[in-house]
Amino acid sequence: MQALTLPLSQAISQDTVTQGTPSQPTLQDVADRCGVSTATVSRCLNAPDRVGKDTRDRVLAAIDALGYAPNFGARLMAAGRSNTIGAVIPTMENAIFAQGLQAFQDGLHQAGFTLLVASSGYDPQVEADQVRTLASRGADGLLLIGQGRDKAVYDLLHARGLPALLAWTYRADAPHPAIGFDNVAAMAELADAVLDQGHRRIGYISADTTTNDRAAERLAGVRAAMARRGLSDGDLELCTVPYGIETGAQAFRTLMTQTNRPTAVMCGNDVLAAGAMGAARDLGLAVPKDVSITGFDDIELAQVTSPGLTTVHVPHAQMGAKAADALVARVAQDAPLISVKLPTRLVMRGTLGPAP
Amino acid sequence: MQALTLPLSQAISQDTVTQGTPSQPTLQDVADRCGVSTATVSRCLNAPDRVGKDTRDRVLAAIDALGYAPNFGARLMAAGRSNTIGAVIPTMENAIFAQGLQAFQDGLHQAGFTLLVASSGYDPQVEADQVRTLASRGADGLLLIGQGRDKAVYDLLHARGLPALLAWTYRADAPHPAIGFDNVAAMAELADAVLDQGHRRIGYISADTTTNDRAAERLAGVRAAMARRGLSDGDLELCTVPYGIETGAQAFRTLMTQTNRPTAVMCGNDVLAAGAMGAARDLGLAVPKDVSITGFDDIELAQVTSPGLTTVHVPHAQMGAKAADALVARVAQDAPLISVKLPTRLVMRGTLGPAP
DNA sequence: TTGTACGCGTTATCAA
DNA sequence: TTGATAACGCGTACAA
Repeated sequence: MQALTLPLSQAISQDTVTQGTPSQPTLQDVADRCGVSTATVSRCLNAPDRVGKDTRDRVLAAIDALGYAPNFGARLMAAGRSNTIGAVIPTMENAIFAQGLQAFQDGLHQAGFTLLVASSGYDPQVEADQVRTLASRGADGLLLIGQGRDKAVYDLLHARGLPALLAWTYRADAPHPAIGFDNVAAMAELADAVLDQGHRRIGYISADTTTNDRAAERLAGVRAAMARRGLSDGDLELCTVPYGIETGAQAFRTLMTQTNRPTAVMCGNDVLAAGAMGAARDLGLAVPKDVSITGFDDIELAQVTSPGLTTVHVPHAQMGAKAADALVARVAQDAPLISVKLPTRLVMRGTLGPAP
Repeated sequence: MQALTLPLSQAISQDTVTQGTPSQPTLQDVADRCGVSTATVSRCLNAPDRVGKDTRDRVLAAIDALGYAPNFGARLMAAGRSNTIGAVIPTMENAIFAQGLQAFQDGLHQAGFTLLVASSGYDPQVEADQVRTLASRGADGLLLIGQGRDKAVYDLLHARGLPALLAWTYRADAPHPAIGFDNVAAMAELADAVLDQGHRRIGYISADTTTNDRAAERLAGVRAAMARRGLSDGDLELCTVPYGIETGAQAFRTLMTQTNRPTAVMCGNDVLAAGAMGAARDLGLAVPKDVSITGFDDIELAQVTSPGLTTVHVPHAQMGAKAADALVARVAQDAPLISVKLPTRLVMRGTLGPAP
């Protein structure tokens, strides 16, 4: 809590407070410097082929010399486009979205677009706010996570004519274009693998299913798989907590201190599962000998638990890259947004074993 | 690689391509609707106390009814401020910066500022580009990671009058305001703990020290601690790799397959250490019985390895929050940026033991 | 191929 | 307390 602070005299010498922002070079400055009009300079940047070669060279040299950079606000106002894509993700705290977002950003950057990232903390109200903010900042398109949100948000997008692509989700019946995977089927497949090992008493650690449709879908997947084997809801011990390592650990302790405790604990994602692994270690439970644990997402975390976490691999990078391509095509060439379903696959590492 | 695609007819029906962006309500629209001037409406948003109460109520109602949101470009151009802070971080791929950035974002959001995040991939050239981009987008201030970058970047910031705060680093002799911790001293302290356990043959897995000054400082810390005990550089086996779980694992294998292998492997951060843990497991080496491993940063990852990773705790959240406060104060009230040194502390979990 | 001139939506200055 | 009005910097018809 206590922080050492530099002596003031030394510290402020490092950042002389500006008196009156030094004004940036403008299009006019560049134009003056090489005796052309602002229109020509503008064209050099936006349509170089519509300018004479020698003129262009001269102008570009002047731009370089002056360190000119276009004023974003002016450009946004004049052109109505910002070459910006916004993304609202639930959280930056854990790495669930990191890899996908990085790929998304790379794809956008290659196409000359800038990414604006905002996070909502899984709060629909905050998400709506962030969408509004990004829209008002002139984002040309938006990437949102999941399907479930207030109709008002979709209305806003529609009213603004703002293209939005949903990610980390795919459902055949979904009313909005999305790129992602079938959370229900993927988790059901994993549940099948668990049931194949003879487990009949299943614990499930989930994130809040009311504000997180991926969480809801994954839970539905487990239930579907169990139902297909004639198991009832009573055979599933559900524990709902916010995403987090520590919350996952707590949930695991709760599940395992009950009478008739589960032989396998499935988790809504790898972060929760990692917490469960830690709790198992602390409880002196061997995984998978005493209890099996599974995750979902296959983020880095899943490789470093011991043993490695059995989970569902999600094609993060592919999803991010494809989302970028799709949004760029939509914005730059009016190509329609098309829903895409990506494959997932089970990753059997070491945390799933036969029921004791 | 293969992705299922919806039948086109179904897919495109979901995103009717807009023909001509529906124009947004403007200040003028709001003004017309309640018979006042645009100036009054503007004041209602920016200085509510300078407007009569009933007028204000009427205007705010109209704003709500029309779903008006200010045009960012116009506002930026007219006011010269954007209420935006930019951050350029080396990577979003792993969680090194996640927690600090989340706190930073929360702090900014509370103060009514928006965060723009860009990442550089540890490439100084890309970082310079991102700084330029953020500047041209009207960022009022910038958060950058570490001290080491081209002078041209600092020149650009200065020329623009753009306040910048450096984070994840603190050095008494640094020429720019920074909020962070002493990487050298912190790693030296950890190295002391390792040496106290009798280790004399140390392996060190580092990130590239030429483009990453935090990595360089941490390495320097280890060297300093060893020198103080009369150990030479020859007692330190150095392996430099890019940050990553898998690269950390490879580096560990390299170190441990040499003759006269180290009894302790220190890592430049937790991500590398987590990779090393995985490799140790695969090599059948018990930690810390056969080999000790240490990390740095104390990110989530450090809690889920087994045993838990001995590492250096960094006050991510505190750093992010303080950075946000400082930049907001600088931008909103012209308060000078002051360098702040935050404390770190050793976290002894289970991966450091006595030398065999 | 190049230049002229207007408008984009907001803030801020000044006057009422 | 309110209103009229001049910037702000750029893109783009339209004209030359």
